[in-house]
Amino acid sequence: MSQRVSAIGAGVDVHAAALLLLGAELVAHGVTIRITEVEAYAGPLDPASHAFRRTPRSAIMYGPPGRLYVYRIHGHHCANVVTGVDGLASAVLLRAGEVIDGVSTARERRGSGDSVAAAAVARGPGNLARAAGITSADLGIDLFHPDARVRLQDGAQETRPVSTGPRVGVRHAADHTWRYWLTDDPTVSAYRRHPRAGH
DNA sequence: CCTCCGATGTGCT
DNA sequence: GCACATCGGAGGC
Repeated sequence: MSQRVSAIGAGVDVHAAALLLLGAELVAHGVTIRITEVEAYAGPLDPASHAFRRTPRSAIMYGPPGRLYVYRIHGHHCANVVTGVDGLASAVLLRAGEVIDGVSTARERRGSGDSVAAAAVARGPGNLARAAGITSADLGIDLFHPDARVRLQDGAQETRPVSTGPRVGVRHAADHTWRYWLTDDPTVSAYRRHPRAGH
């Protein structure tokens, strides 16, 4: 009996939300992606979170759960789901997924003449957002509204176990094992430690 | 495995 | 102004 991903909208804990998102489906701009890898960012308690401090950019994470937080880094977009209850900032980064519908559209978005492997079309947060056509124009969308341009829905029953490990590329709190993925899924991205992370 | 670097928005000084 | 970032691709060892 798996719980439904829409429980995130009721304000569940960020780690519970991360687990609910594994196997769920992101429907965006003509593409459907089954989520296989995520990371939890625990807001003011988490030095790696953009919401560690409240700024104009991070303000959306202090609002109600179920909204889409999009940020840009190094020229790439990354998509996050705001979690927790209103006022307690946290979010889950969508790191990788399997494109299960709109594959040709997703592939075209990866660039002209690109011949990436099927499993790599939405591998990595920048690539996932790009395959899904998600940009800053989608910031703040209610992902559980049935008519939203970008939305989340339940996927097929998942039986594989979940693996955990440290988050990719974070300088702070680099040893928190707050990355979650479907064990052995071929779409999951490789681990990279931040070059200036502690140790 | 590793290191470099393009690219550009954000937040701090 | 400026350092740095929830990245990704390329290239060296």
